[in-house]
Amino acid sequence: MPVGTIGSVKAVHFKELEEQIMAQIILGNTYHLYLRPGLDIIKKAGGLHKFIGWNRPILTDSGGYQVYSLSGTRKIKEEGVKFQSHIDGSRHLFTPENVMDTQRIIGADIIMAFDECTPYPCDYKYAKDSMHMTHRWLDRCTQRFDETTGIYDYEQTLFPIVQGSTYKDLRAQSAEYIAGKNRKGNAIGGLSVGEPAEEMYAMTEVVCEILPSDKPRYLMGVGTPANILENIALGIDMFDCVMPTRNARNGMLFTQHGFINIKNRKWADDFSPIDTESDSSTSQFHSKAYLRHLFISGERLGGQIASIHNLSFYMWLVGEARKQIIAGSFSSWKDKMVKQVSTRL
RNA sequence: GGGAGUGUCGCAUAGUGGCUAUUGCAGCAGACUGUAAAUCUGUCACCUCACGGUAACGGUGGUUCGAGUCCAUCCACUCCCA
Repeated sequence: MPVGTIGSVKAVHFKELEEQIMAQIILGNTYHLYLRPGLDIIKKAGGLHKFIGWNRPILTDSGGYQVYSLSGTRKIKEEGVKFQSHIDGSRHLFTPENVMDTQRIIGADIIMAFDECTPYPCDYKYAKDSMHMTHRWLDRCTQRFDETTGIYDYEQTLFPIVQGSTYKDLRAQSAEYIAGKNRKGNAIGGLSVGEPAEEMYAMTEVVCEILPSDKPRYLMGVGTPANILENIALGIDMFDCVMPTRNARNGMLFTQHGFINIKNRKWADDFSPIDTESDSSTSQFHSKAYLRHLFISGERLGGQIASIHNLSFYMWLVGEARKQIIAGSFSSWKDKMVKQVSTRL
């Protein structure tokens, strides 16, 4: 799919979009949401933020990812998923219905369907069966969601999730099914679970050709700066990822000229700012040598400064992407940036 | 002057006759993608891209088939008595 076409199509939407979104909230999980073009739905959805002093929409996940990441302590059945607590051994059953209820109570503006995120690699039969179960779960999610109302004074929005592992035919089939639900936004799950980036892009491309372009397309769990740019080119509007914060805590900094392992000896005597081009005063105020010192000394402040830096970089990246799309220069800018951000400094 | 003790890869440690000498810290590097993660992995005497090779338990000498381990002696340090 030609990038330029996507870019111009998206640029039309941008005129009526509100500003980019980043929400981070601690509600059981810490969650990051990046929204390049927040479509109409996002404006109308806003609500939870009022209670926590945030002026941007907030999203909660369903626990579907935990079905994947906690594979050792859970059991999947048609009814739902049984989890066992690693803390006290207590057992909990998550069903499409009670996950909707929980997210109603939390009250996020955007809530996610309960799905199974398949691992990689995944054989065809398992992927197919899992996809169908996710679809059946989606039916149960939408039914419960539609027969209930928010318990606060604002609307909530349910996003369904495309699955299908790394099989094009399954992805296409799932995308058709999800699009047919006619919700106000759609999500793509089950990617960035260890597959090569090229496979991820191939799946994104297949799915984006089917999901309507006038509704947000949300790619869950992605990713590196390069992943984000490539997926924007393919038509993705929203992202969320632990990478900017987790990698920050482990000493990895992202900048537009490449990434840095701040723990490396080479930064020990570099007293220049962390990132002179950053929008964040934190990144301009502290030096690389100081930040390295904090990491080497085991000071938690190091992870905090690095997290602030990385989050501001991610926000700059998606904000700049939007500007470039509107200006019609996204494609060439993207190619240049992908090379830059993939460089180790 | 007399006596007791201790010396193991930067630091700290395990190892009292047997095969490639422990472990931790520090150091160096890598990983991390819808957060059970301030985490995990590798490396960490010397030579070699690597395969691999050569060393090494303060020094020297000895006992023994075999010594970080036992003996002698020297050196360094610590403590006690003068």
